[in-house]
Amino acid sequence: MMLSQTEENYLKAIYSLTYTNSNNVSTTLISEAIKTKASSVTDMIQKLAEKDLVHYKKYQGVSLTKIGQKIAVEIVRKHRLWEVFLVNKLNYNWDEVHQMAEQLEHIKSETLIDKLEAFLEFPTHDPHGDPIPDKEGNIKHHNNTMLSSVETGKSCVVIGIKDSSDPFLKFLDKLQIQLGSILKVISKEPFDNSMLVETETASISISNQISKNLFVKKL
Amino acid sequence: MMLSQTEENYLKAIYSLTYTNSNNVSTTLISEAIKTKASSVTDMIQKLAEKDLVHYKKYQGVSLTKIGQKIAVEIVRKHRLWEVFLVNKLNYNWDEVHQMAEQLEHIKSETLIDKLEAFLEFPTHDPHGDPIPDKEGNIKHHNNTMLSSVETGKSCVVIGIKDSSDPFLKFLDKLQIQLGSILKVISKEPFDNSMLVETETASISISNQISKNLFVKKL
DNA sequence: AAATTAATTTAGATAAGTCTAAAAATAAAT
DNA sequence: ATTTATTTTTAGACTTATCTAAATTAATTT
Repeated sequence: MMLSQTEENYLKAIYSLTYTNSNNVSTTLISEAIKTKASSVTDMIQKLAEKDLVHYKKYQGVSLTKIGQKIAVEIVRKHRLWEVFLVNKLNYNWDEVHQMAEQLEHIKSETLIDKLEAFLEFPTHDPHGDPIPDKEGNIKHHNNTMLSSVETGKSCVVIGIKDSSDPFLKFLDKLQIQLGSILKVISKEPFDNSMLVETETASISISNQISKNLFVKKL
Repeated sequence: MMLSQTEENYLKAIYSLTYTNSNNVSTTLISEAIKTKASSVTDMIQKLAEKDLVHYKKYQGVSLTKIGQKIAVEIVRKHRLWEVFLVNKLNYNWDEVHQMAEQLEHIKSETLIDKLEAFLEFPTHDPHGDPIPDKEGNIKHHNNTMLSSVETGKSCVVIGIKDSSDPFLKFLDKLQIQLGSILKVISKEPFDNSMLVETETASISISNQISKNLFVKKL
């Protein structure tokens, strides 16, 4: 089945919205993610339902079919592998690669992405710590431990970030926090749930909004 | 100016047709190159003329403007650099990369292609021996010596191929001829202009059609 | 439970790129 | 120099993906 870039983008959006939201994704949610109008989304969803890529009942939202999910994961795989290429090989910063990967993920080829994966020596995570699905579409999801849940006095390693938006990435750069950074929770402020954290180089105060967006592994 | 992939493809086609044919390219020629109908070409040409990318007078064919040419060369540059990447880094064969490069050449980014060029260590030619335009759009064209013009008894190196079509590339593979191959012209057959040629490994008969498509440097 | 608000869908319109069929212009042939 | 053939252009239609505005359904509030 040969899908247009637009169709692929819808599948990808539905896929990630299914994770961050309910099982049945609403038209408006998709329209916000894809930056179109809800009416356009309805049209496209009906088209995707025709092709058996989504389950759809009027007014009930959508979910991906097995095939739809498979395709969505393939796109995620491509996106993340291209991001690794851009950062590891072309020396881009992690906050510069999203737009390019959004285009590269739609390149059509039976073999390209597997060759790229081999060339990159089978990375398991992209530059933001997100896991890269394997050829069969299996993903090892994060264990979901956020910095906010680390106890006072305990240390942890940053293994991923939930919100990979540009401003957030730039902010982490400023704080000199990156994947692999070791953080020790010195104290927590019950009032606003902020925490005082010690990095390798400095002590910094981290708001709850930040600490809820950092995946960590406790040490 | 943000061009669509389709517009870019028209510019690229006009660019290469200008070289292999007359200065003013006809509608039908373009339609054959792009595999559309002549009427579609007329529509698109008028659109490109509106944008000052081509010179166009009804029934007189088209030629690229300075800007149009600049953009066309940029696309050629991207195409060839991506081909180098695919062959040198991902281990594709030279007959497998065209379709992928056709897609990759349209990836939009201010910096990507220059970073890629650096990563590839500033190659001067693509896997088919075609010269890679530099950042400013300068190209060193072939000196245009074809195998067919090499005198009997003289040797030469293969430095490029004129027709990079799939079947031709596969045919050269079968003959074990590649860029850098050294060929010695043993004899010429006046009847059909074929020639007997000695490679490193064998003696082969080469038709005029082939020898007219191989760029060589005389030794 | 009825009324109001919000979300979703339908209907009709638009832009890009293509097509077919017909008309116009150029080129070739007698 | 006319006629014939070929090429090019125009006109109108189709597809994909989008939009606005109106209609419908679902959710909330009173």
